[in-house]
This record gives sequence, C-alpha cells and structure tokens, in this order.
Amino acid sequence: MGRAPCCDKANVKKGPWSPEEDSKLKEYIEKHGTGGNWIALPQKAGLKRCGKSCRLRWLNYLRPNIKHGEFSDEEDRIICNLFANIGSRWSIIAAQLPGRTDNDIKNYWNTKLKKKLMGLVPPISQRKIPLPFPNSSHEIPTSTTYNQPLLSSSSSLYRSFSSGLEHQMSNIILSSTYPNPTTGTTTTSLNFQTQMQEKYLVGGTSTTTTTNNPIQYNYIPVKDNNILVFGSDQGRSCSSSSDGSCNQISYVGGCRELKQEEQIMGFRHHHQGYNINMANFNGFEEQMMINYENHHNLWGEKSNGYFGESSLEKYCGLGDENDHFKQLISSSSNSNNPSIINSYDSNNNYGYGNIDENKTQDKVMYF
DNA sequence: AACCGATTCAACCGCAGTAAC
DNA sequence: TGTTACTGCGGTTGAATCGGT
Repeated sequence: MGRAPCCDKANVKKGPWSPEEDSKLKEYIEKHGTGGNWIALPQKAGLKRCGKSCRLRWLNYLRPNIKHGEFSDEEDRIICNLFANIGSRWSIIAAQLPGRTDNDIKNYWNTKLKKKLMGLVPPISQRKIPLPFPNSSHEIPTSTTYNQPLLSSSSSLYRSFSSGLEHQMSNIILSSTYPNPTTGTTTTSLNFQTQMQEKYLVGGTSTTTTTNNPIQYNYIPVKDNNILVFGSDQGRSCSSSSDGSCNQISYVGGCRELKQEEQIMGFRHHHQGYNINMANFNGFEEQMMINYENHHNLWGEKSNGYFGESSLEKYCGLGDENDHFKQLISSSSNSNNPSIINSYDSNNNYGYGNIDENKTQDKVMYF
C-alpha cells in the first residue's frame, strides 16, 4: 500500500480564486507557514481547494514581494539571455528575477517577448537560398506528395537516410510509395533508405528499379515558419575529446521541428563550444550553417562560450557576463552546456561541417 | 452600442523525479 | 522492493479583457 489519497478530488473547487479564498490562504500561511505539506493545508485553512491549487495560488500571486506589471528592459535582457542559454526552464529563469514567477515569465515570453524578437530576424523566405523544388516560391504544403524527392544527394536528410537512420526520420517522412508500372499497383514495401540510395546515391549504385518508376515521397508539412532540424543537436551524436569538447559532429541524429524562437535564439548543444545543425524546410532543402572553419580562432575561443553570433546575441548583447549562466546550468543537474551556434555567413546562408580540431581551415560544406 | 477577433494571464493538466508507506 | 502519493515543472487552456470596426 502507498499513501492515502491527498484530497477528495470530486469535492474540491476549481477555477478562479475569490478574494475570500485568497485572504483565508494568506492568513493561514502567514500565521502557520506551509508546514511543508500543501496537501493538508487547504483543510486546515478551511479551503475547499486542492493542495496543488493552493500552492500555485500562493507562489504565483499571494506570497510577499511578488512583482506584477511591466517588465523592464533589464528584465527583458536577462530573460533573453537565459532563454538563449537554457531554453524554457522558467523556474531557473525566475530565480534570477526577484519577484517574478516562472508562470509570469512564461506568459510574458509567450505573449510578448517572443513576438518582439521575432520581428528582429528576416522571415525564412527572405533569408534562405532559392528553393530548388518544386518551384521557387515558399508555399507551405498542407499535404503533399511529390513524384520526386525534395532532397538532393547533398542534403543532410539524404545523408541521414543513407546512414540507415530513416527510422529516426519518421516524423518527417510519413511514407513512401512505389508505383509499379507493370502491374499498375502501388506498394510501400521498399524502405525509404533503399529508395533513396537507389535513386540518389552518388557513385553509381544501381538505379534500374527507380529510373523509370517514379517514387512518391510523402512529407509531413512543417508548421508555419518552423523548419526541420536534424543532426547532432538532435541525436546527441558527437564524439568527444578528452577535454569534453565536441570534436566531430556527424549527421546522425533525430529530427524535430525547430521553432521560430529557436531559429532566433540558436540551438543549444550538449557539448562545449561547437555545434553543427542541419535543417530542412518543409521537405525542401534548407540552408545549413555553421562555418566551422573559424571555430577556434573566432568562435571556439570566445570567453562566453558562445559559438557564432545569433540574432539574439545581436539584440541582447550577450557577453562575457553570461559565464554565470553556464554555472547555473551545470549546477542544475544537466550536463548540457550552453552555446549559441547558428549563424549566417556573409551570403546570409547557413553552413555546416565536421570539426577537425587540428585544422582551422578545412572543408566547409554548404547545401 | 454591439460585435468579434486578438491578446492576456490565472489556473489547470500531465509528466517526471522523489518520498513515503 | 513495489506501489502510490507528493512536489515541482513546463505546456496548455479558456475566461476576461482589449481594441478595432
């Protein structure tokens, strides 16, 4: 047997708190404290509320020194900095802003600050290379089947597939169908990797099956202006050198949508310093970035640990004073190290590549 | 004044880690 | 040691409010 039930869930009030309830809770806690037991508190305080609800009400609204109202520019900056470093870990962010609650900051971010930042970067359609297929517009397909892949053999998605990672890509590619001109039927038996290799593998792999039989590739549409990202940031697939830094990034990895704010903020990476990411937009090839060739003399040695410069960095002026954020993270039971990694080259494109620590000038691969 | 879509934000929900039994 | 509650967190919801027509 475990513990007894915390409360009679059928007999607790829900919804907005009345002033009477507020004063009951406030009075009780000011007099007796929480006693470290929120579950027992409502009954003792004469409230028909769940302990969880009481806790939330107290922490977010009733406790002393809660700051309501407009956020200052300084608070904006701190939130931006922290979000760029640690993401949506609101409780940690709130701990740096006396009087602000995690809920407050979360709401503020979602309703105002994010939008404010969104306006500072060009929309995807203005910052990427022209789409190669199926046309040069940037239509967002709602449900799409194409008779040819949207990827070329140089795309990172293709590389991932040719590495046998199609199973990790299932959230991009729903299925592939394979019409048979002889029988007139369409099958889905051929796995995607095989199809990709047969049709696109550079270097002469047989294409006899696919040359005359167009494959249909079905893609999941990507929401709004999000892009798909895959690679090391997803798959945690870096190899590490003895100092814990990441010296090689492979294509191995999962895939997910990259939210707009993440595009603004840059990705975070679990290793120090370096990060390589690859992205794809609605199945179309998308520019990838990281001009790693300078990672040592330009990015890797930045004292704030950031990699490259993001739009956020430009906006918020991230600087060396952010070192303590790293300590924050490392002390919060998370091995991820913060770094801002995405950036544009002089042509406003993203790039990527493997990092070779022995070289500062090496191949830079662009999509 | 009435309507309606957009925005705000307090509160709820569900999950994960931890603690109690 | 297994089961179940507790706690804290982040994501989401929806009623209230705002603002434009």
